[in-house]
Amino acid sequence: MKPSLDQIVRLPSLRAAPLLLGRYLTRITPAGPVKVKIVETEAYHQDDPASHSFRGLTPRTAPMFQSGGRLYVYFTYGMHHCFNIVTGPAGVGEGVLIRAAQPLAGLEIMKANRGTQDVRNLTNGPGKLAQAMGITDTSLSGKILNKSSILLEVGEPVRQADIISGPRVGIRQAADQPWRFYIKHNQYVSKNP
DNA sequence: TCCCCGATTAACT
DNA sequence: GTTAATCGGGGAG
Repeated sequence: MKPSLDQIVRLPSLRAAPLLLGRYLTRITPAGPVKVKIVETEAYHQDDPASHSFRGLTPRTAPMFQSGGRLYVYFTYGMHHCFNIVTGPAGVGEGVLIRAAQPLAGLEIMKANRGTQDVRNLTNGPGKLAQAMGITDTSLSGKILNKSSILLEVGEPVRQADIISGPRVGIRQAADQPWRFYIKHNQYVSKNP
């Protein structure tokens, strides 16, 4: 029995993260639609020192504490935006960072947004992905998927054997936990093991 | 109020 | 492999 997307986003982030691989994300930008396939995710939860939700609910992280199926967008390093799909029930602060994706449609729009012609360099990192999809501020944070300019679709199945897990990227706390998931051999994963 | 540093990226050596 | 760019969140005082 395959869980629906609605069921998946209500799961704990650790279970939802691998199940979000292969899903399609569409963003309706002013220039037109942009579509990608999720190929890399990371799980963050409330008891995880590396998670923004670890220190409790704040104005910035409030969306993480809402029910699954929303967006959490944050700004970091003074220049980059990244976004999560919020998971779990209301009252629990967790989410899945979408780290990388494979461009499917709207390539010219993404090239313009990123300022490069190199397709493999459009969406192979969380900051790059957000920029390619035209997410350049936090106004989408807290918005509901499929009821805003971002749509999550079933996409294509990923074989269990093609899902690799390992340590997350760019964190110091809990760096040993294998809470990063990605599609084996996919060219658009941000970093190889 | 001040201060440190980050779920990153690109441009260096 | 190293580091500058650049800003806001949130803990400390």
